[in-house]
Amino acid sequence: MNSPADSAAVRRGNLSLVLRHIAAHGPCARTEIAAATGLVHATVTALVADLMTRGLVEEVGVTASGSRGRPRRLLHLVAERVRIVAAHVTWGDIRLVTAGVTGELIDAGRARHPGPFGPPEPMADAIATAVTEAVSPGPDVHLGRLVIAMSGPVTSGRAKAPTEGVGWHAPTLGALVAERLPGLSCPVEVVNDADLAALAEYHALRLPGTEGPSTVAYVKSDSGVGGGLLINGRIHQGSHGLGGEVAHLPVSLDGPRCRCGAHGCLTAYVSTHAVLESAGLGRESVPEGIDAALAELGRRLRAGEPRALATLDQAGHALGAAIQSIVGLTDAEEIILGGHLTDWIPWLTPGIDTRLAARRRAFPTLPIAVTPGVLGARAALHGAVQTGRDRVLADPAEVPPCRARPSQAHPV
Amino acid sequence: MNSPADSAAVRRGNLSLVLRHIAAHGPCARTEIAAATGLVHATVTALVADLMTRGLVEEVGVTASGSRGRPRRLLHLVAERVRIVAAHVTWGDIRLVTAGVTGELIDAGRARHPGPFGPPEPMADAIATAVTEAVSPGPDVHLGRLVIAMSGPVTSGRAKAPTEGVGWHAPTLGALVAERLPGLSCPVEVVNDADLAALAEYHALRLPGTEGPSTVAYVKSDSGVGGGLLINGRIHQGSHGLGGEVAHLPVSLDGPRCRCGAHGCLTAYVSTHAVLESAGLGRESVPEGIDAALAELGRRLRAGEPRALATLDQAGHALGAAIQSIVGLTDAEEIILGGHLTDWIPWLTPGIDTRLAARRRAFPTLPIAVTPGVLGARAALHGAVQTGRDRVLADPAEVPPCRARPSQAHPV
DNA sequence: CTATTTTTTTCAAGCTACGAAAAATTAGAA
DNA sequence: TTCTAATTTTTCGTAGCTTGAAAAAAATAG
Repeated sequence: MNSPADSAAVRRGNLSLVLRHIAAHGPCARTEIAAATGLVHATVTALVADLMTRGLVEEVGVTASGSRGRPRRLLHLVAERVRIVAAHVTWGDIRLVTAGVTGELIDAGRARHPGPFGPPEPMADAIATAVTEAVSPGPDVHLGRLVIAMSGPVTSGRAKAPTEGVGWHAPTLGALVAERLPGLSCPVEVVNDADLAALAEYHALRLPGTEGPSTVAYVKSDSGVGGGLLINGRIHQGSHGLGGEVAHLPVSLDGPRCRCGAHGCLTAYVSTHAVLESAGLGRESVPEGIDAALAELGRRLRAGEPRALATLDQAGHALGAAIQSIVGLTDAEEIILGGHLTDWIPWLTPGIDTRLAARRRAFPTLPIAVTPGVLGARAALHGAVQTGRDRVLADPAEVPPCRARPSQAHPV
Repeated sequence: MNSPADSAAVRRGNLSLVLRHIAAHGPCARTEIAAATGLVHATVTALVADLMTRGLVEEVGVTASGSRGRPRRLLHLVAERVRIVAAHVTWGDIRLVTAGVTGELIDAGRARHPGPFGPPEPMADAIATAVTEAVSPGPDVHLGRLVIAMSGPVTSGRAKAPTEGVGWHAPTLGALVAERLPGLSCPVEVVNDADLAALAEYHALRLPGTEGPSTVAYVKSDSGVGGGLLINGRIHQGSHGLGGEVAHLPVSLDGPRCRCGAHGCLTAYVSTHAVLESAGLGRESVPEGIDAALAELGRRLRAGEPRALATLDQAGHALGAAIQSIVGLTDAEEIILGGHLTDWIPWLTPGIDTRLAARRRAFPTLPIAVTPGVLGARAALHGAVQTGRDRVLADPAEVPPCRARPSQAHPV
C-alpha cells in the first residue's frame, strides 16, 4: 500500500474480481457475479462489457431456467484469447508447454540447451528460440506471460540467488530472454521449479476456487532434494529466494557429514543417491542407471528385503524430523511429498508418524496431513502455467482490446 | 483483492499513505509529501485538509528556507488525538501502557488478574476494568486500539490456538473484553506476546521508516522458550496461530526426552530451567529463586567455571541447529535473540557459529546476522503499541472529525 | 517597489461505482 | 391469445475521487 490509488486502480481491481469469478465458477450470469462479488448490477454490466471488448469473456447461451423471468445470459472465459507459455529448464533440456488462460494444454515440446554452466546468454538464446518456435500467435491471440521454471543444479541448488560463481541471476536471465522475443513483447518471470511444483500440487489437491489451508509445505526428492513453502497460497521467497529450501535442514547433530560441510542434513538421508547407496543399489552395483536402480528398489521393498526396508525406515525418521521442524516453525497444516517420495510413502510413513506423534499428542485438535503429490514430474510445468494464468487474471487491463469485433451473443 | 473497490477505498488508501509519510518523515511540507507519494499537489492539499479536520495532523510553523519563494508549511502528527492502549497479560498480572499515536508513552500501570486458568470471563473483566481505569479520554481524544499481548502459559505455550482444555481462544477473549468497554467502542486485538516482541525488536533495530530484511526470526528464552517469524515485516501466524513457535524444534534425533514427548527439542537445551539445572543451579541448589540463580550463573560464566561454560556451549550448539533450521527453511536474514539469551550471547556465539559455518561457506555472499534484542522484557508491550499504531495509521478514516475547531496554523 | 520563485489553493474535467428507474424477456394465468 | 408477474439486464443521473492547469499567496533578490 505504498503507491497512490486512483479510479484506474479501482477499475483494474474490479475487472480482475469479475474475471476471476468467471474463471473459477464456470459459466455464470451477471446477477450471480454481482451477488458473489458485492458489486452492483450496473457495474457488473459495465465491467463485463469491458472484458468482452478485450475478448476475455463471451456469452455462451442462456439458462433454461424453470422459473419465469428473463433468462440468465451465461458468461465464460475465452481460452484462446490469451496464451501462457511455460518453460522448465532442467539439467539436460528445456520442456515447453503452451496453454490457454483457462489452463487447458495447447501444445508441448522439448528443446536442447547449452548446459547450465557458463554465461547466461546462450541459455537465453536457447529459451527464446524454443519459445518463438512454439508460439505462433494468431490474429487475436495475446501472449500473456512466459514463466520459466529453473531446475535445481543451476546455482548450487537454486536458480534464484547469485550464490556461487556458476550460474546466473534469475532476473538477469528473464530480462535477457525478454530482449530476445522481438515481436511478442510479453512479461517474463523466472521462478524456482520446486516452488512452482508446490503451488501446482497445492491447487491440484483441492477443488478449484476452494480455499486451502493457509500454510503448506512441499518436500520432494528426485534429481535433488528441494521444496517450497506456501503462505496464504503464495510462494514464500525469503530474503534471497531461498525460502522453503529443505535440502540442508539439520536432522541430527551428529549425523553423517553432508557435501555442504554440515552434519546430519536431510539430503544425506532422503536424496535419491543416498537412499540407493544405503540400500546397496549404488552406481557400482547397478550400472544400468538410476531408473533401473529405482525399479529394483521398488521390487525389494515389496519383497520385504531387510536392507531396503531399513533404509527407508531411517529416511522416514529423517523426513519426520524435517517435517517436525517445518510444522513447528511455520505451523503448516499440510505437507505434500513429491518426486520419488511419492512412491516410497508406504515405507516412509511409520518413521514420519513416530516423529510427529509428540506434536499430535500435544495438539490433538490440530491435524497435520502428510499427502502424496499427484502431478509427478509435470508439477513444475503445471505450476508455471498456473502462475502465468494468475498473473493475467490479476490484471485483465493488460490485455488489449480485440481488433475483430467480439463475437456476438448466441441467439437462442 | 476479493472485495470490490470504490472511490471511498481510494480515499482511505491515500489518506493512509499521506498520514504514514507524515508519521515516518517528521514534520514535512505538502510538496515533499507529493513528491514522495506520487500524488499531485492538489490531492495532497485535499487529503491534508481531511486529516486536519480529524485532528490527526497540525501545522507547526514554516521553514526558514534560505531560498526565495513561498515558505513551506510544516505538518506533523498530533500525538494526543488518538490513544493506543496495550495490555500484556503474563502469568501473574496485567501490565498496561497507554501511548499516543506517535508511540510516545503517556501512562503505565499494573493490575492483578484471576490467573490464567479457568473460564475467560473473569480475565476479560480484569482487563476491561484495568483499561477503563487507565484511560480517561478527554473531550477530543479518540481511543484507537486496544492490543492485548498474551503470555505463554495460557494454553500450552500459546494463547492463540484452542489447543488444550485450559485457556481460551484469543478471538473470544477479544470479543469479551470489547463487550466490557461500554462507553469506549474501540477495536480489540489479541496477539501472542512473542510475536509482538519480535515485531518490536525488528523495528527497534533499524531507523524508523527504513526497510529491513524481508524475513526475520526472533527467538527468546525467559519464562519459556518462544519466538516469532516476520515475513515482509508482518507476523506470520500460520494455519493455527502457532507460526514461529520454536520451543519444540527438533535439535537432535536422540537428545533428551522433552516434556512434550519428543526427543531433543530446543527447549531441553535453552530454557531457563534446563540451563540452570544443567549448570548445577537448580531449585534445590539455589532456593532463593530464579533471579538469584541467574545472577549466580552470570558470575560463574564470567569467572570461567567449567560446568557453566559447558552448559552454555551445548545450548549454543542447540540454538545454532535451530537457527540452521530457521534459516534453511525460511531464508531469514536476521535472527534476533531475546530474553535471557541476550545476556548469554558471548558464551552462546561459538556454538552458534559452528553450526552456521557450513551455510556461510555454501553461500558466502548471503550474511546471516544473529543480533541481540535491545528491548528486554518491555518488548511485547512495545510491539503491542506499535501494532495499534500501525492499525490506526492504516485507516485514518476510522478516526471521526473533531468536535472543536481544529487549531489554526501558527502565524509566523 | 517590482520581478521572480516556490508553495499552496481553486476549479473544471474525466473516471468510476452507485442507486433508481426503465427495458427486455420469459412463464403462468385469464 | 393476451395480460400480468417475475427476473435479469441495461440506461441514466448523481456523487466522490484524482488529475491538470491556472490562480493565489508569500517569501527573496535586485
